Parts: sequence; C-alpha cells; structure tokens
Amino acid sequence: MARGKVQMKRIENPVHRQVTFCKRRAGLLKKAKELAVLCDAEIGLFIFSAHGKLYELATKGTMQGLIERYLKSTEGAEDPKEEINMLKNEIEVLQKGLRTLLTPDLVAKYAMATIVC
Amino acid sequence: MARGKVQMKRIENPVHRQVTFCKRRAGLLKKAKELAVLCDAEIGLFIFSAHGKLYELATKGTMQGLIERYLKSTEGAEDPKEEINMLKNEIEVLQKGLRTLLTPDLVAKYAMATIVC
DNA sequence: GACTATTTATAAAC
DNA sequence: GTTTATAAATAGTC
Repeated sequence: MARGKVQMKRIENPVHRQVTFCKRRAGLLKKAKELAVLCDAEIGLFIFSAHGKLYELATKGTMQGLIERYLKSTEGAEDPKEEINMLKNEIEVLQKGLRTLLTPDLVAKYAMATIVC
Repeated sequence: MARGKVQMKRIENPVHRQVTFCKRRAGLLKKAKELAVLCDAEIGLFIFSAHGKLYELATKGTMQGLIERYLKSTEGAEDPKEEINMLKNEIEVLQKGLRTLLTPDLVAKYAMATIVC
C-alpha cells in the first residue's frame, strides 16, 4: 500500500511475510476495536499465524462468551447457511475476476450483466 | 478518517453510525481476507451489529472448525501458574538486558537493583 | 523499530 | 450508491 502496490497473494519471502504479518495484524486489531467503539458492535476476532500462534480480540466480555453467542445465533440453520455463504463468496470472487477481464462491449455481447440473480 | 478526524467514541447520530458501520465492516472484512492471503494466516471474525445482526468471516473451512481450533489452542493454557512463570521469565530477561546497560554507579544512584519485588 | 512515499480507507457531501 | 478531500495504513527502506 505504500511504495508499491501489493499483489493479493501469499508473500513468498519469509522475512517480508513476517514483517507484513506483524504490521497488518496490529492494523486489523486496531480497526476491529474502532468499529466496536464507533458503532456499538461486538466483535470476536482470532488469528492463527502460519506457525500456529494465536492472537485474539474480544471487544466485549470473553471470547468464550462471544463464541457462545455466535453459536446460539447460528444454531438451527448451520449447514445450509454455511454452504450458501461459501457459495456466495465464491461467486463474488469469480465475478470480480471477470470484471477485470471484460470490456463493456463484451459484457453487452454476452449479457453477462445478468450473471447475478 | 477523511474530511475530519474521527473521535474514538460511539457515534451518536444513528444515521451516521449506520453508514459508518457498513463502510468499516466492509473494510475490516477486506483487511482480514488480505492478511489471511498475504501471510498465510487463518482468521475467524464475527461481528454483531448493535441490533444483533451477525456478520462473519472464516478464511479457512468453516467458522465452527476455526472455533474448535481456537478452543483447543486455548484449553490448558489457562493455568495461572503457567502464566506466572512466563511473566517471571520475561522479567528476568528484561533485567538481564538492563544490567548490560547500567553502570554500577547508575545502579547505585537509582537503586534499580530493587526494581523487582 | 523508526521513517517517508504512496496507496488505501473513509467522512462528508452529493 | 458516487465522489472527493483528507486521514490512516503500510511497503519499502534504513
């Protein structure tokens, strides 16, 4: 994001990857706290490093408490909801990829604009 | 963050709060995905809006799977003795670092030798 | 682990 | 939802 765009793929250089992990992890935790404070939300966030180390944030109470709330709010429709969300995510990713390749006339030609229901 | 700094407290205007919630929630989810991809991390993130609506992201597998991993990695680590020992070790390391910097007369002057209980 | 040049995120205003 | 001016995050560097 600075002094050069970043490619959205795994950083291969282990030193660069570790440095970026530290910086962005700190940034992510900060943003999560800010969202919770500014907008009165409750956030549970946990990050496993590639080597298995855990970093966590629970903006209210304990992570266990938030996890219980999460499980309660999802119980009853777990599997279908999970699958639907994963499929929606995949569609989103594919569509973003498509948009970068398609010119407006190609879109018109193949009517790709209606790819989404 | 733009056209004016933001005060780190709950946004009182409900419209502003809702708009900010949508924008920042999207930003937070994006940042989490980026961290996972760039640094080969696994992230579980769930957000309850002030009104109880759930937004979630699991960068690998399902949130249930990540929660299980989280619970495993934290179980057993709650032993107070374990944490006390780790903190004592850290203090020892820091003190050794200090001693390499302090000359005897500085130690005498500030009585740093008694910094630990 | 501090310093910029840049990119990104986003608050306010449409 | 789009735009735009500005604040924040951060990639590369030392």
